[in-house]
Order: sequence, then C-alpha cells, then structure tokens
Amino acid sequence: MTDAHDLLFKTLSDPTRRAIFERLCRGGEQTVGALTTHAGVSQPAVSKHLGILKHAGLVRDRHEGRQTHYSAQLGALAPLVDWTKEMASFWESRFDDLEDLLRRMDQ
Amino acid sequence: MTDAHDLLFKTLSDPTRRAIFERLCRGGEQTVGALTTHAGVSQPAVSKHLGILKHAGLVRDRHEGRQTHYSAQLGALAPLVDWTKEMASFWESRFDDLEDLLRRMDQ
DNA sequence: TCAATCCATAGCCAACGGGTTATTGATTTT
DNA sequence: AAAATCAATAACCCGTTGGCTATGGATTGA
Repeated sequence: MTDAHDLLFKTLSDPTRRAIFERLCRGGEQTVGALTTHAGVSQPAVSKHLGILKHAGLVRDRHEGRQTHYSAQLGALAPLVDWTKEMASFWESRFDDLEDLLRRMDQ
Repeated sequence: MTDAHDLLFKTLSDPTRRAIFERLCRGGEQTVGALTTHAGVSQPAVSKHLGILKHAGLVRDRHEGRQTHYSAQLGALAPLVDWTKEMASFWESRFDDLEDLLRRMDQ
C-alpha cells in the first residue's frame, strides 16, 4: 500500500514541495534559509516539506554548524520512471499516441 | 499554479485512483461495474475517481446504452515524462547515480 | 408498463495535509 | 557571557479529500 510509487507521487503532488525539489535540482545544494527566501511560505513550512522530501529519499541533508544544507537525490526518481515505462509497456502498439510518448521517452 | 504537472501528480497520488488507471492500462477499456468489482470501494467512489482521471485527461469515456466504458489515455503521461527528463537535465554529469537513472530511461 | 440494472450526483462526515505562530536547541557573533 | 541567528519541533487551525449512503436519470428486460 505504502509502496515506492505511492510515496513518490504523494511527495511530489504538492506544488510548494515540488518547487523546492525543482530548485534543488536546478541550483544544487542550498540551505534552509536560502530555500525559504524563494518558497513563499514560512521557514517551518519549508522544514516540514524538506522532511517529507527526505523521507521519500528525494533529498539529502548535510549539517554544517548551525545551518543545514539540502541537495536533491535524482536517483530516487527511478521508480517513477519505471512506473511510466510499465504503463507504456501495457499499451504496446495499441494507440497512435503511443508513438509520440515513446519518442519523448527516448529523447 | 494548476499546471499540467500539478494536475497529473495530484491525480495519480491516490492509490485507489492510480490502481484504477493501472488496471485500464493493463486490461484496456472497461465498464464502471467491472472496475468497481476490483476497486475495493463503492461504485460512487469509483465514478468519482474516474471523473478526476478524466479531468486530468488520463482516461476517455464512451457511452453505450446504460453502461459507460473507460479507457486509459497514455499520451496524458507525457508532461510527467518531460518533467522527469527536465529534472535529470539539470543534473547533467553531477552525480554518479545519474548514470543509473539515464540507463533506466533509455530502456 | 413495470421492474431491474447501470452509472452519476448529492449530501454528509471523518481523516489528512499544509499553513500558521510560538518555542526550543544548537551554534555563532559581539 | 549575552545576544543573535538558524533550523527543527510542537500545537493548533482550517480547507480539502476520499469514503459512505441515498437518490435520480436513463436504459434494458420481463
């Protein structure tokens, strides 16, 4: 029930939280303070989101003095990629729009 | 704010709803009754989930007499694939586990 | 025509989730 | 040593969500 897919989809379904993750993907490691500046919500809210992201394996934290640096863990997205591929595989050559999707997936 | 990514992640974040979508991907077109049999929730609950899936473009419905047939629309997953690829692109050659992810994505 | 079936909608309720302010612990800075 | 800064936790609030039962509209079968 609480499998990997669930955890990933649930974690990424909140826009604020996803924005934090996106920022970490774009900009690399950042402190809670830096993230809070752009998050549009309070510092406790950001900390809570980071905790959830960490629980899903999507970020790492590194303590340095009184600040905590967070960084994205791209590998955690693998189950999501696998799930999408699995859904696509069920459809092998069933519909035309499969072509388009496969083109996107293969780059 | 309510962009395509949001709608997709939110729609797929519920396990019951995702299970319905997965079933449609695996088994192709099915009626509400058939889906209800395996969903583990009431028929109205299934109808509600189907409505949400439809709103996200993930399923189509086809009316035939008094029954409604639903089928998955794989193409709607494209934004999800694109988002994942975008996140990965931000990380180009930053970490070792990128290798692994790219291997999965390229099949 | 009347009964039965299929699905959607309405209305309700309990649980969850994301936000806030207040506070605490830990580390710097003065 | 005292003050200030940083991040996490606690306690709380409120809107959303996912479930249910009850009902209705449409179609099919008797």
